[in-house]
Amino acid sequence: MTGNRRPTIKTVAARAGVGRTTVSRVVNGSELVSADARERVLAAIKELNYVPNSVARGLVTNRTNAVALVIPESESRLGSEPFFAALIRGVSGALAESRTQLQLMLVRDQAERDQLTESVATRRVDGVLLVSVHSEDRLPGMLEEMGLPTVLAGRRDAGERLSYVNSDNAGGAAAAVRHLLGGGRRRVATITGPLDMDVGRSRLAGWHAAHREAGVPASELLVEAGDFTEEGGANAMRLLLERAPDLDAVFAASDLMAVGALAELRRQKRQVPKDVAVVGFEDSVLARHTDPPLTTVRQPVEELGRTMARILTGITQHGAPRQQLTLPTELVVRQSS
Amino acid sequence: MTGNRRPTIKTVAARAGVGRTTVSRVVNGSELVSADARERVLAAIKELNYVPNSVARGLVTNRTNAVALVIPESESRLGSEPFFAALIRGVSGALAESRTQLQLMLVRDQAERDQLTESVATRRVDGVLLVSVHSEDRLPGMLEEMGLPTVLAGRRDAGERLSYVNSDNAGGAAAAVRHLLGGGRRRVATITGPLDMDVGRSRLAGWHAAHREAGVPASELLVEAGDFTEEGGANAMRLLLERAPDLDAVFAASDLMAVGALAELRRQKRQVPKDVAVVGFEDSVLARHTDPPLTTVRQPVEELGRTMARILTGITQHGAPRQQLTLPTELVVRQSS
DNA sequence: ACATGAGTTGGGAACGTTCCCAATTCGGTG
DNA sequence: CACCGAATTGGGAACGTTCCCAACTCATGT
Repeated sequence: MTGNRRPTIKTVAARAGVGRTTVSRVVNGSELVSADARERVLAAIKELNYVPNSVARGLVTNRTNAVALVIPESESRLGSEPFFAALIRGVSGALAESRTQLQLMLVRDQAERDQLTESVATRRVDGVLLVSVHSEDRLPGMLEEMGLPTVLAGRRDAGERLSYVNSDNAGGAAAAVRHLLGGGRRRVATITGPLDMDVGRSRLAGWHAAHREAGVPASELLVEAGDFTEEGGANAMRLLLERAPDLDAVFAASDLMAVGALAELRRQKRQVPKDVAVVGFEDSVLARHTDPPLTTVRQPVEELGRTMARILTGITQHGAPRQQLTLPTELVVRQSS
Repeated sequence: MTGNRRPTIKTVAARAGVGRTTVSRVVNGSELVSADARERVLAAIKELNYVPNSVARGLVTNRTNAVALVIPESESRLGSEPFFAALIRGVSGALAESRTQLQLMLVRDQAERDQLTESVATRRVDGVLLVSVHSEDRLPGMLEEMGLPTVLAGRRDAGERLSYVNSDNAGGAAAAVRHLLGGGRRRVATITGPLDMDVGRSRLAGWHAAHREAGVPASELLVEAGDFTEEGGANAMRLLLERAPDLDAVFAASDLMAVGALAELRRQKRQVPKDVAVVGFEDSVLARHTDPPLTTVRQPVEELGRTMARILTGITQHGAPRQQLTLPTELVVRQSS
């Protein structure tokens, strides 16, 4: 029941009969310590239950061993969560390896997003992971200007200059549409993601590419923009059916939108896959539970998070250069096509 | 293109022609500053784009304005994610109000969990939010002993001494079973959660209570333990059907287990709800997408997170006393019952 | 004219660490 | 036996802030 305060490096030094610096060296694994001194210091640390104060350390080293993961909350609404959950798992796993803390920042609106620069400027984190960047988003540039290493989940456009990890969106989309055309479908519609995001544009580009490749004309009537939400998917499906009642397949740029599309098709008594085949994108948990189970493009979300984190710690801890990576996707065929 | 380093409080003081202390006072909103001085300081801050260094501040105040949310990853596997996603949203929202940062710690195994005390001892956080605490878990007690305010999501047992926020598990479960019995079902089985957790025991207690209340004998043959996973739910359902082929309803202690049960029932050609009624617990996104849509007990997960965060900041920022809260649940009837 | 006291103000010290650099020790070598 | 260099060691300063307290300014009252 001693009212002792937490031991500091001085306490340990006194107990071990050495100087502050020697303790610091032992704690930080320096070689310049005699075996004898090291032993005494380690014993003292154990006895006193000493843990270095990371705040004090951060003050002098100017490093916090923490990175921020910034997620716009608007996108995480409505059950798009599987993506973020998997991403977080990946990020967290990789960070644990390098003993780095994860600061989670859910950003509600643009105002909060602007404010974030200030918050980040207080130097609480060594770097930033950014998700869901829209083309015109100025945040990533500002962060980099402030000298804060930044890694994006998905590039802003084809000429992105910052580090990023991307899925092979165009390739995956093309594979999906190729699969539909190869199965004899001739009127393959698409519900796109937001077209102010590279991920939306790239998946649409894949749809175009597969048509070109197969020599099937791609009518603009068969393209409708969605917003990655279930409701948006249902809406887009309804518009598509009005405009092109003869469509026989639809490629939705996300599983969640595909779920919305399935619901709308059911309402309109179109059978899946008999009348209309449906393919999604992501292979989230959802895809296995739809009726019928959803054919989709698997995106290695957890690995994406892991890779982002590794690249970021590479930069912050070892001064690694910028890196841009694209991870492969894979078509998973189930019963909806 | 000036190679200027980040401005410190001294830079600002010099620019405004005042002392360090005055700047500090302005920044921290003290009243003891003349209007004149305040104005000059604010101008200097704006000109220099000064942001106080929170690490240095933390060193002297011994506060970080950050709290940790600890989530055992084992439980978050397999798509139980909706719960954690909603929880995080709630926590994050409430923390934003009090300008507190959120440190996310996914803990993979018991070893990492033990290590966590050390990590937390480095004083990077002012308090801890703990999820999924098993009865014998010593972590909460250790944290509290270290003087780190702790709030649990769900108590460890009925005699819990720490702060917690709980759902009305027994009440919700009783409502679910009452609904089944009231609908004429006579052999209502239950797939429980882990019985080394209060949440598992309480929901089972609700099942018992409803039977007692209705004067229907509760046979132990109708009870099978699950682990909150889909697979576990399917397994338990299979065992229950072997043991009690005449069951006509099942109450699963989580939506995810209910989904597993639905799958198993389909495999065994039992119609839902005609042959067997199914009720889950949580009302996650999943529940609306099962076939048929799942009757379930809604648990205010986001509010639970919000409340936990508010209680914790109440303790860390205003020295509020311990608090224990139970949030109401609500039966949501859909087509599975 | 002077004491009083409220309102302001700013310098010194402290928080717990790391880093720089000078001092000390010690085994060998000429 | 004096000298050298490598190995080891530890004290001072610095990181950027807050808090304590002493000092200063001025209007007021006597």
